[in-house]
Amino acid sequence: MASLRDIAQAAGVSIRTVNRVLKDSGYVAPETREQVQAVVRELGYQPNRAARSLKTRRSYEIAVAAWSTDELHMQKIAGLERRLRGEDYVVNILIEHDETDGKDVINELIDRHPAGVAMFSHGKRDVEADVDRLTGAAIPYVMLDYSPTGVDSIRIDRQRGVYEAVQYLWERGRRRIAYLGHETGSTRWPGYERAVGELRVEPVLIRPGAGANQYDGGRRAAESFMAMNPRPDAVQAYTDIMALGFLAGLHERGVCVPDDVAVVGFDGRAASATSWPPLTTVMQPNLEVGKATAEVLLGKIRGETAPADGWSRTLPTRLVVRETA
Amino acid sequence: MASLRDIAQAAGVSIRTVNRVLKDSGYVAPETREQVQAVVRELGYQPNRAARSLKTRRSYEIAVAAWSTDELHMQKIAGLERRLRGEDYVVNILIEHDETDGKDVINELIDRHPAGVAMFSHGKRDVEADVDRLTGAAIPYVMLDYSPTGVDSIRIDRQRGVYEAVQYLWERGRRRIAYLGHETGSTRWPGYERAVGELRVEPVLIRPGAGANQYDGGRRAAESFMAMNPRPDAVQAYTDIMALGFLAGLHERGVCVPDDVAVVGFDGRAASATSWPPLTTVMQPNLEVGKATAEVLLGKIRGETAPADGWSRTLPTRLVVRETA
DNA sequence: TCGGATTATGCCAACGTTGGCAGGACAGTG
DNA sequence: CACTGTCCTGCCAACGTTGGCATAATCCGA
Repeated sequence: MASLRDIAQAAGVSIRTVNRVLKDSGYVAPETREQVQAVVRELGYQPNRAARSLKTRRSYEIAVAAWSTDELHMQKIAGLERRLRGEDYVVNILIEHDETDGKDVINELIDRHPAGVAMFSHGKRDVEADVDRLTGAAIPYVMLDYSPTGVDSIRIDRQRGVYEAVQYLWERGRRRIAYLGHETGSTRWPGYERAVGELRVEPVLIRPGAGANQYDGGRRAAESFMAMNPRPDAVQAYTDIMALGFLAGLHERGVCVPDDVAVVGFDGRAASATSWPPLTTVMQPNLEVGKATAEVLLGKIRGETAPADGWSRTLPTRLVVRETA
Repeated sequence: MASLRDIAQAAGVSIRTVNRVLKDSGYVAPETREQVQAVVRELGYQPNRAARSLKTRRSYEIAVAAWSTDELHMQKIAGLERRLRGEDYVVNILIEHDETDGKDVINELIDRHPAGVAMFSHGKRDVEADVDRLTGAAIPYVMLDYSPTGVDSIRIDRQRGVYEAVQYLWERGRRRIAYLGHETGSTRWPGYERAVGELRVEPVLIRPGAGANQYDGGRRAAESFMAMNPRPDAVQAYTDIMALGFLAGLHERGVCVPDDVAVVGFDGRAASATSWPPLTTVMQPNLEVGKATAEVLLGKIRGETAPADGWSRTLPTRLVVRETA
């Protein structure tokens, strides 16, 4: 809680000089500088964020809005927070876990006057409108995982992730590689299509069975799988959860993984590492997404001009080979 | 970004009067009050947190330190954040996702001078020392889920949770109710012991099989289960993950759940709702834990004296009946 | 009619930081 | 010797809010 005043007093100089030393601006005699630096260290000076914020009329908080507590989201936030440590920014979190009962998050967000906002994309929100609000309030933003162009977003190259996984399966000798999921609503299917096209493998789509959720859908898909003739010797699933369900369905039917069929998931959830057998999966680069988000936000805050290719970034996934493929 | 000054000017009064209206302190003529309130609404006045913080020498941030991105933790944070919305506090998050590479979190925490700190308990940390540091820095704290007394903590009554689950199983006609897990390191086993003791059911312990993780351990435990004679007709597992593994192991061996054996998990993870069959489980009151944490923190910050029974609270779990029991 | 209480309002300093501006010391140049 | 440029340092106002203190008008009882 030492202030500039304390430092100045202890070092026998004026506040202005201490300020010059800390900001490394203007002329300061070498011995004065050292003296001040010594006192700063000794008193463990930490600048008062409130005062700085008041004076500079800038906030030193990055607000993050999330709509669930899903681990995939939280890991991205962890990456963001990690990168912002050491910079003067602090991460401020807003979780709309269930329905809002007060004002809309976007208003809550703006009212806090953060230095920047990171926002997860959400099917039920009008992202463009939210972005307009933020831009209108002159608050730098980055969306997470929002695909449409025109909005600065950190994305994940899921298409390529699936593409690479299919290639990997092919390299491991698999020749009938199926895709478990839907054709629409995701770039994963196009990635699969591209890969099988190039490899001259016949595309096979296994639709998830009816069920309340992905796990269930995956599990019931094992039934259609059994009915296939010939059966695929590899399956790329839409998500880890679905893959896990499929795995369970296969077990029930005595199919051996990976001997009879290889299974690859998508996401890299903690649960995928603890299944039996541990699931080979296409892992989302969550920490990197968080760091890239921080990078963009810092750039925007510093007033840097956007790179020639814009602020958006698309990060590669990473194939984590475990025991199902 | 309207300031008191703007309000005062627009309302034709002094800043001090506006302040009195907003703080509802001192005398203000009724018509003046209404006039000021109208202007406040019209200009959408939001107090400047930085200025307030500077002047009052208090922070309006609650810092939360977590050691993982586990959904159970994040839901608690969501509850905390939710309760703090509307109060003047903002939630500031620190996630030590993997090893620290800089200064220790506790220092980082203290250097931020938050109004209060919520900290998850963590086996690898010296919680007492951390609490001493915080107390030394006069920062109100609440630990989450730290059992030893002498530290203010929001706890979950896991013992009772298991106790009630066993009772439920008994009421549903189960008579050989086993516990899947270890006897030590948790209050769940005592809860089980107490329940079977009262119900005059013979206690049966199924130890998790060897494996890299809980899921695996649960899955392999199915083997010991099969070897039992007579076999239990119900199993209370240590965690959802373990229960899910056990479920998988049972499926592989053709055991029917819940017809042959009922299975109850513990935690209430998202994954437990999406297993097949959906897992009946003892749910942690995560949101409530977060809210209770906020409550205590607010009380401490306001300088209230601790209730007669101290600040700590132990919250009940909730049995969520799905399809495995 | 006086005096004290009640009601209503405003002035101002302070919180810690920032950065414009002024000013002093000294060296080098014409 | 005057002048200019370089180096070094300090004074001070401002950011928006808070709350102590002062001031003034009005009311009521004696």
